[in-house]
Amino acid sequence: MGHKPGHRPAARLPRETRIAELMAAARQVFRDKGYDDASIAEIALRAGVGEGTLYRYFENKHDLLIKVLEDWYVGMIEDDDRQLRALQGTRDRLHYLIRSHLAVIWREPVFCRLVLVELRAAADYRGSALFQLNRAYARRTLDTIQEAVQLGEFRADVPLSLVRDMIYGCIEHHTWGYLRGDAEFAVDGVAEAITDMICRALAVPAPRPDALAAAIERLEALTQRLSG
Amino acid sequence: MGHKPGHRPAARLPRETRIAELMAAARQVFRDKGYDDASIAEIALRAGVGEGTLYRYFENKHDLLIKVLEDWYVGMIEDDDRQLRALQGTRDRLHYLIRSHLAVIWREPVFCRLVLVELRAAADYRGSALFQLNRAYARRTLDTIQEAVQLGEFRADVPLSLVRDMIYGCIEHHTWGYLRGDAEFAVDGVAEAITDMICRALAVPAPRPDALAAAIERLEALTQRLSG
Amino acid sequence: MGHKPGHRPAARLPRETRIAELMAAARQVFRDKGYDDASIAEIALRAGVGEGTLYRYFENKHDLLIKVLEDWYVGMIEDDDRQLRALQGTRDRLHYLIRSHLAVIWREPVFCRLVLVELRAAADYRGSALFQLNRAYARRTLDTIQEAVQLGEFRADVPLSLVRDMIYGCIEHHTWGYLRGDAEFAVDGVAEAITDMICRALAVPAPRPDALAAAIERLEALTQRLSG
Amino acid sequence: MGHKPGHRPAARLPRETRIAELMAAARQVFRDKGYDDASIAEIALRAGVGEGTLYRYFENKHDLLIKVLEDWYVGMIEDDDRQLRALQGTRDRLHYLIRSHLAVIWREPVFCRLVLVELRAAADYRGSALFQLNRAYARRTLDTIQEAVQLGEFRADVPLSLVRDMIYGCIEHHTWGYLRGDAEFAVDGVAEAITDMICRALAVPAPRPDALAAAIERLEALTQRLSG
DNA sequence: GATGAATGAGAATTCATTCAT
DNA sequence: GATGAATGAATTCTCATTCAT
Repeated sequence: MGHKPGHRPAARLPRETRIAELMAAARQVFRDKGYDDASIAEIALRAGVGEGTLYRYFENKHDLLIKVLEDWYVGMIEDDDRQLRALQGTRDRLHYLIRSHLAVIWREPVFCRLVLVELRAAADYRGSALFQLNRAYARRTLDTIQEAVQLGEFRADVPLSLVRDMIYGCIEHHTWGYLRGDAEFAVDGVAEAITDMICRALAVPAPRPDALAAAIERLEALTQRLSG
Repeated sequence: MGHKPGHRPAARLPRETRIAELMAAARQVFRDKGYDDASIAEIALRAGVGEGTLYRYFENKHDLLIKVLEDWYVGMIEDDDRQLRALQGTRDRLHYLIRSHLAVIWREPVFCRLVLVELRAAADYRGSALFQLNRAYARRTLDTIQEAVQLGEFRADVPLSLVRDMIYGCIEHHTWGYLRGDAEFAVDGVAEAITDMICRALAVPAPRPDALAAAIERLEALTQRLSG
Repeated sequence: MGHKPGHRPAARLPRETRIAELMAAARQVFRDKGYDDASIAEIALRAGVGEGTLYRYFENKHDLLIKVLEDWYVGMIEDDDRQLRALQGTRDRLHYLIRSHLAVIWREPVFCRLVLVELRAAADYRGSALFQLNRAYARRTLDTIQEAVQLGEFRADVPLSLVRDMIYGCIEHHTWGYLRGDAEFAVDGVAEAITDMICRALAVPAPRPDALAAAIERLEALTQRLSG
Repeated sequence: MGHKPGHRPAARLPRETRIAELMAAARQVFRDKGYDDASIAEIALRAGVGEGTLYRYFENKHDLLIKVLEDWYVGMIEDDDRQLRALQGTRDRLHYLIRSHLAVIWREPVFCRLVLVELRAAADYRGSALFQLNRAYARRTLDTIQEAVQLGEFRADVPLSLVRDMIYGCIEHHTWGYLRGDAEFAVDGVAEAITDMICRALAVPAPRPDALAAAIERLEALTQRLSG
């Protein structure tokens, strides 16, 4: 056996349990140190296993990061979805989605930065599970808008994906200072402001003045005749 | 120790010239290889100097990257400004700024990714010259909007910085696929769409014209009578 | 990244064994080359391991040197102590300590020079384990002198630490030529001479002449009377 | 010409003047930074010349160090000698020499450390001018002792060189803490103590005075008779 | 004489990953 | 399954010294 007397090997755990423990340890360390400064040795130590054990469950360090972030993402979306289901009305739902995204950044700036810098910028991002998760995440925003379009609340002639980019890009751009750790931001204020702008950008156009004027003219002529 | 016999040292150049050559070589290599895969040795080789020479002019590899990107940025802004000066009208200027930013990404995706990933995410970004350059860059957009507000073309109750975040965040978010190298995007189409949305989000609410109000009043009175 | 195929990794050894082997190899190389000219690569090669292995057990090259010298020092003191225990008498013990120190220099001039030049002159010497070892080493000399003082063999009014400095400083100063490799010295002759001088410097003062003269006078008077 | 417009080359100075300036600058920098941390660039800068100029007057950095230390040494000995000449009496002269050496260490710990670590330990020390200077320096101590021997004040059977080693070795050993910068020492107290010990170690054995010898003889004769 | 731009050999160090036990 | 000792490629950076101008 590969263990020294006095160094009891970690108990043999059911695969799922072991994985959960490893991810918990990794999540902790990644949060504290970021990716580069986190070491496999430290994660293994915190999980109470040998370094080799990590490689039985994860391909490599980067894979471990991905799994940790996916796991975090999934939990986050679930929580989020539960709350979203209770909300009616385009503006309220939109506002919730925006505010919730800002809140995630507020709570987990390190993970958010890792997603943006280590994963999203990687060549293999498209094709990753996180890419899909992200799509699902943003899907809800797109759906909300699409419904509003069908209800006639929002105009139909805007490219949906650009609206999504505008919302998430704006949030991201606005919070970089916070993500870097050198600025703050106000979740609620920003959420309101963005929601307003988006709603305004998507509002159905007021009826065109010319057509309106012509209609009025015709009606007035008619009124004249009838009342004449 | 000085130069070895057999390897004639590179010609003695004035500081500025040498720096320009080194930056040209570095720009080339960074563009081809990105940051991590670029090696000092290769840059020096391409510049036709010894590796040590680089260190006479740049603190280290990262400093070299920063200087290269700053240089590129400055040139870009200058070109841009020249064209901008010729443009009148809020929409045209805004459209130009947006389109031009998209075009930069289109032309130099590698540098853009380097700025976003290697520099903007770094802890010392705020405080860097590039941060300042970026402010200057975005300033023009803010000024254009501010003028429009003063001209009464745009509403006054929107937080300027959020509009900036919306514009640049949207562009960035939209082009990540291209920056990664796994998607395309249409400069012109996107520029139009974003400009439209922004203008719409900022448009002053159509004031109910007096004539319209009067007409409605009359019609309502008539309706009252006819139905009375 | 792990081991390359084709290069079988060195046998997996228990920590202590491996460390012993590495130190043996390092001791060898440091003795042959000194510190600066010793390379990690050579030490690793001689130990039959990869370079990285050294860094599992020693922080860096300098730490390795320190550990090697400490190890050497400890062994030396132990051997020394064993012999010292058998010796009685102030002069014999003192002579042994002095001679033994000279002998160490004679046998290991390179290590001695490394201790004097690389370690003792370093800012963090005080606080190092070697500093403590050295104290223990010199302690025995101080104890010997102190006992002699209590036995009335040595005068009590000399600062102990200065005597220590005198002994070790003298030895060191005298052997620098040998340490540099450009002179010889005679262990035994020097040991005798230094011991003599130290003993003389510490000898209790001869009884005061006046008192002696008076005693003689009294005795002579007595003799006169008796023989008269 | 090798100079840029705006960078006036340093005035052409008489060789001796220029050398003096360069050494002054170097002395300054070596004192502040030690040897390794001193850079040729900084020394040249402080001297107001180009780096290459240093190499017209000194072979290399190490040669410059040597010259600086020699210069310092010479000045020091001269000052010292002037005062020594005024002193009469073995003990006073010895005390002066010891105290003066301690005072030098007190005033210039960095240079002293440089001499001990960078020069004295080097393979080519013997053969260097500093070695000769040092001999001259110590010569005075040897001469003083030798004279005392001839005057009958000191015993003749001690190896002179060992006495020298004892004096200077003791001082050096005692002051290492100060040289490293982690301890203090009291010039006067230490000077007294060392002088005392040395004088005691060299004192002629109290000659049995003739009177004493005669008395003893008589007493012994008497004892003989009485016991006979 | 003065300059200072150009040089480049050289070595320590890291740590994710492997695989014999 | 668990372990953790062994690995080693790969790269930055230094700065005293030279010599063309």
